[in-house]
Amino acid sequence: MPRRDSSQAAPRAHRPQLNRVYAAIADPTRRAILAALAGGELNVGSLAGRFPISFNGVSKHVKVLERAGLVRRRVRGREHWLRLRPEPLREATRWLEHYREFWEARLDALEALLVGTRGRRP
Amino acid sequence: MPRRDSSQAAPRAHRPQLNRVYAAIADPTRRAILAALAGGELNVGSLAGRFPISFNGVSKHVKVLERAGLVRRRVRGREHWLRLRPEPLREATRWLEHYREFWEARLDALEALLVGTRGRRP
DNA sequence: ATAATATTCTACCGATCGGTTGAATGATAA
DNA sequence: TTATCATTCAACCGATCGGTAGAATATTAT
Repeated sequence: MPRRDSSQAAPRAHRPQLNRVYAAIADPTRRAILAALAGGELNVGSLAGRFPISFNGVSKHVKVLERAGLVRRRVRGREHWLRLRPEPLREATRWLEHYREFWEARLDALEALLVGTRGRRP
Repeated sequence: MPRRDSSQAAPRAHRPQLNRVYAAIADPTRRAILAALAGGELNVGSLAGRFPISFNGVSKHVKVLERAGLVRRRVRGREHWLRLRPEPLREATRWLEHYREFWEARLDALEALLVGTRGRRP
């Protein structure tokens, strides 16, 4: 699969993979699935056993995580073994960090300006 | 508004605010709105002028960002001025960072174990 | 060969989403 | 007062979402 080089300074806006990653981790069940997978590889069945929803529900969540690139599937016989793929998280973190720092710096500067202009503020 | 103390070591799973933040930034239009707001306060109209969707569409996106706590609204007369609120991003970043580091360490350890066991690997 | 197991596929449900349109509200300007 | 402007509200649309149930597929066990 041809993968776009992600080592750019300013993150672009329209990256479907980034959309998918954020959408994937927006669901608490999927975050819990990722946390469960942090303990090591699991097949779909034993993973599903840890959640209060149906097997098929978990299977669908896994597919969402897979499309986001956060989970990799290794089929061996009739069992599908799932393992984490943290690479996309790195990009997602980078985007967040980039903007968070930028915004906080901007807002801090603005507040400093206001303080300097009209005195301190509770 | 009573706000939960968010200075805990291990991020919990069911935090609706976190869900809302990730869901909010999963949409590229909303990320672009945040980026536009990084340039300073804007009212809904001038913000909407920068996007190829309807005024009402932008207004709805702003409401989503507001419910996620990422945007604050200050009504002055008939204009609503919007400004960034980066605090929720800090929590969102913290969660991502926490898990990313944990997972990468785990997977690196696993890979090292495999390499040590059965020799090098392409 | 037959049965049990692990999993996906298909179809459905109600809820939410992104988006539009048109009407309503409220503040300013003439 | 009467327009005009900035904005939300309410209703709608088709698409997607989280979830369930049941059928289909393939692998393993008897």
